[in-house]
Amino acid sequence: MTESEFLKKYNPKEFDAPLCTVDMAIFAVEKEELKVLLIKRVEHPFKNHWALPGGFCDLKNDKDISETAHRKLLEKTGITSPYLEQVESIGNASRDPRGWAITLLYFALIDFDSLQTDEVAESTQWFTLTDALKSDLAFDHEILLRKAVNRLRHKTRYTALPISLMPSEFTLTELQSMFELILASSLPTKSFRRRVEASGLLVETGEMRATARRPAALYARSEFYSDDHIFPGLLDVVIQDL
Amino acid sequence: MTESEFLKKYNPKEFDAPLCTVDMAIFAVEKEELKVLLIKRVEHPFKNHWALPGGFCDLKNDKDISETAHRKLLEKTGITSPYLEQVESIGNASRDPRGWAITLLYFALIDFDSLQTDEVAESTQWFTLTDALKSDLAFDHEILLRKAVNRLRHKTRYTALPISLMPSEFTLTELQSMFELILASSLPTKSFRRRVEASGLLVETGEMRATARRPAALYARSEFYSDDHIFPGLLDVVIQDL
DNA sequence: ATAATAAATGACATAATGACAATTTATACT
DNA sequence: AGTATAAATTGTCATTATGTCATTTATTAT
Repeated sequence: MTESEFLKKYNPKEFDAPLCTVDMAIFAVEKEELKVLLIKRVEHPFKNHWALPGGFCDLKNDKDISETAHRKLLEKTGITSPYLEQVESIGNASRDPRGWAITLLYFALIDFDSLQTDEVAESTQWFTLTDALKSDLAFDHEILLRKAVNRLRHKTRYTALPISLMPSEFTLTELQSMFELILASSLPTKSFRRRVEASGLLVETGEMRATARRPAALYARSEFYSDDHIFPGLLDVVIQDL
Repeated sequence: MTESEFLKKYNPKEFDAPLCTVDMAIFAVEKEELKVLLIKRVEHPFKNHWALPGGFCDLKNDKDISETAHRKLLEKTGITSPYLEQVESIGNASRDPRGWAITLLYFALIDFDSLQTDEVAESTQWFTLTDALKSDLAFDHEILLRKAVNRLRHKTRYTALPISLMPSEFTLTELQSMFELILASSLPTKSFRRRVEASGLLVETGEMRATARRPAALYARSEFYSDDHIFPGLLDVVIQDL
């Protein structure tokens, strides 16, 4: 039998296949707090429970799984170019009452201010981390959310990832606050500024942010900016995994 | 409708589901070379091509996906407690001629010497990395193999992971060689020994390895040993991604 | 004995960090 | 206008880990 003959006879539905979904933890920072976007389920199972946005791969319309993730993100936030990273895949017999199910977990970082409020439907809502973890999430989404946060925190220790959460211009103090929010821990200012300045990822715009006190220099992403810049050393921060 | 009524009516086969497999890059070191285990496919598609070991999740027998991975590893190597890590999941419409397919990629590290040769079936064979990448692997397994190697190399830069490839007792020089093999790059001896000794992961056994020259102290994993120990700094090695 | 070789250590310059003091530059309020 | 205040920014220095390279140690082969 040739391969083409084999393929002609092949029936993908002949064997039991697991349910296969993509779920996302979409993070943004609003009012000095790290928040995650949840949706209220309108259908069984876990009807009326809050859940991470997600859904089945659409084999007809999605070329690959990252396209599924981007599609979900666009539907829920209207954002087209987020930072998007695959975290892990979790699959077992017990996580979905409908049957053996696998989910591909992603996390996304977006700038809260670039959201259009009217693009967020009624059944979606931004939660602080602690509220989200207390809200009896659908399926195993509490575990998924913990995994996503842990990944975000650990990468924040040694990469420039949180810059993805910033608007186009920002001060170094604002950036440091972003790191501290994510890590839930304060950082030594001098070390922080030194490593950021040495990285070459940012450039001063020349503009200043006017505040009630001494104005701060504004920075923007430079031509050398990249999400996954790795700093030469590690921040001396202990991360308590959720 | 209640949730239990919903579930009674739910048919998992109603919607198109992707093919779902687990594939593994199993690494070991033999004769000063990093090798990967490949199997020759006996069935279509890609009949007679070399491929990473793997297969469909067995929904009846596997509780979760890591069990699928462990099962495959046991079948091919007879090894029950390897280092096993999920790398990434790849899913798209084009990687499998049978249809839209997702694979969950793992890599495993095993001590070559703890293999029983008769446990390796005829259709399996250890390849050097360069040979494996040249051998026209089935599906997108060349890409998967590159991803697995890259993950292994990057983690070797800042964790103690390669200790998983060592036998129960070994010298520091042997351990350094293991790191150098994986990174395909030489390391400064003093720095290497310093960071390993400072980690507390190993203890001297008191025994010496008799060689043709000055004997070397033998070390074993200590009570503080853990696969995922992160060293305080990064090795100053440039990793050329495959 | 001595040469050769690998194992192991010592010494020192370099790089990044953390802590903390000092300085700068605005506003707010007499 | 002058001063207190607070945040932004920079300076200094001890500490830690690294990379380089020379030196010492322990064994076998000759």
